[in-house]
Amino acid sequence: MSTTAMNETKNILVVEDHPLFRAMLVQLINTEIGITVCCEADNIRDAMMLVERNPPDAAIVDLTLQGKSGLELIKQLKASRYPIPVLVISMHEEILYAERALRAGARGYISKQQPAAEVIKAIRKVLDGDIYVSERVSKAILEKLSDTGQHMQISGMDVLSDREIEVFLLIGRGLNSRQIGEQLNLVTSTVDSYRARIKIKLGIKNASELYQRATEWLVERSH
Amino acid sequence: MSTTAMNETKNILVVEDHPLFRAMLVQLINTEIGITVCCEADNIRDAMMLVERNPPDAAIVDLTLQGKSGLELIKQLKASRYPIPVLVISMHEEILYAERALRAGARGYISKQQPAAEVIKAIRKVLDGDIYVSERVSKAILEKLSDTGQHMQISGMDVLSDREIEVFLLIGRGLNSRQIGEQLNLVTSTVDSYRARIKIKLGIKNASELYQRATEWLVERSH
DNA sequence: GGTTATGTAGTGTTTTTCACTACATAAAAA
DNA sequence: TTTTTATGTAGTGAAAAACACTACATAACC
Repeated sequence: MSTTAMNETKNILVVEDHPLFRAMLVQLINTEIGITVCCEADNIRDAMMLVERNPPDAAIVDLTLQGKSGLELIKQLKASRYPIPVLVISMHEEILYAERALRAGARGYISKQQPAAEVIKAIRKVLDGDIYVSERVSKAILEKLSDTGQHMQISGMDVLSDREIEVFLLIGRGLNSRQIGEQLNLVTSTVDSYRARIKIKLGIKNASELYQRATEWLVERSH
Repeated sequence: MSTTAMNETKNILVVEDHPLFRAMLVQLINTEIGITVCCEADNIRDAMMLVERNPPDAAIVDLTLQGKSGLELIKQLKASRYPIPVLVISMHEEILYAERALRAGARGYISKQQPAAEVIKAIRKVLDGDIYVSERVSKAILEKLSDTGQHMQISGMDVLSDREIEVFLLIGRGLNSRQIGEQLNLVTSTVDSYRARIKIKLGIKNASELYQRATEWLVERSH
């Protein structure tokens, strides 16, 4: 029967590239009644394949996958035949990421810092068709919206596109264009293009300043 | 009885400030036979108190605690009445952190990216009095040793000469060799020489990493 | 009194950056 | 609906920066 009865077990896809964390997350979910992990992936391609083969009821996606970012997966899923709701789980607590994730089509955002019970709560919310974000994040987003004003682009980081942010992050980790290309599976020249755009958008003059700004941003944001 | 029989259950202290990750790590350890988590903490003070009250057989410590870093805890533990072996578990895969951790007195270093089984293996090794590091890390450290000769105080800023520190500072401010030369009234090639020496002394591979390390150092010391 | 660390500089090669151009989509605006 | 703009991607050749050497004078350290 095609009825989605209330007490049917819901299937979850977990997309996360840290093996240990993934294993633990799966264990956590499987101890809950009513939800179970039906499949796991550590990259976008596998994730999309698994969804096509046997669409789950929801997906939990880590933002920081190697290669293409989790944002890309969210967009692809949303545009696919099975636009299942996605809960993003991320090590970053920052509003910045939450906002981007939601904009990309995610139905929830939770940081890995949150207690296990909260994660479960988030999953259930998303499964119910609701949106889950932490108190802090929702407040910040709403405030930003209502502000509509100048001082909102404090970091100026909103002007960067998803991909640009990814590159900026890696620059901050001390990688040069070649290394970033390797990490992201792009040719060096592409990374260079991103760097050029980032520099224009943030008003940066040369490579050394770019490294400095990126590192500073990263360090500040991790306390 | 006070004998530490071979098949007694070993007690582990887990120090980790991400609640979710900590919970999952605890669960993982407790499903193993012969080891169990006796106590948990999310900061240095609590961790030290717990050790004083009831010394465990080993500790698993996350490097990136809020406030003081995990390194501080390692040093304190080592200098305390109960110098229990510490396994560092960190989200950074980088050699840099492993090296610092070991230098501070840790008996093992594993990244969160590793599979669960590997983590268990690391715990058992550390409990047995051995040292655990990944193949990659141990190779890198040994290579560095052979590369840079005997002087292994690689990550201490004190090894830098006054002039080198000055240059390092300016690198952290986002200046390149030419600009530093202008600032310091030196020709570019001289600045390049300093950079080369700094890189050798700190075990840095290339310019991008140099920028990153310098900025990080600067930001950190401006707390 | 020889060795080592430091401050300084030159030279030629290798890498990296940079300034362009280009193109395909998707989104937004007109 | 057409046009424009933003984004993700890539290539090319010139300019800049980094790198690997070598060199030398001085001061400090055995």
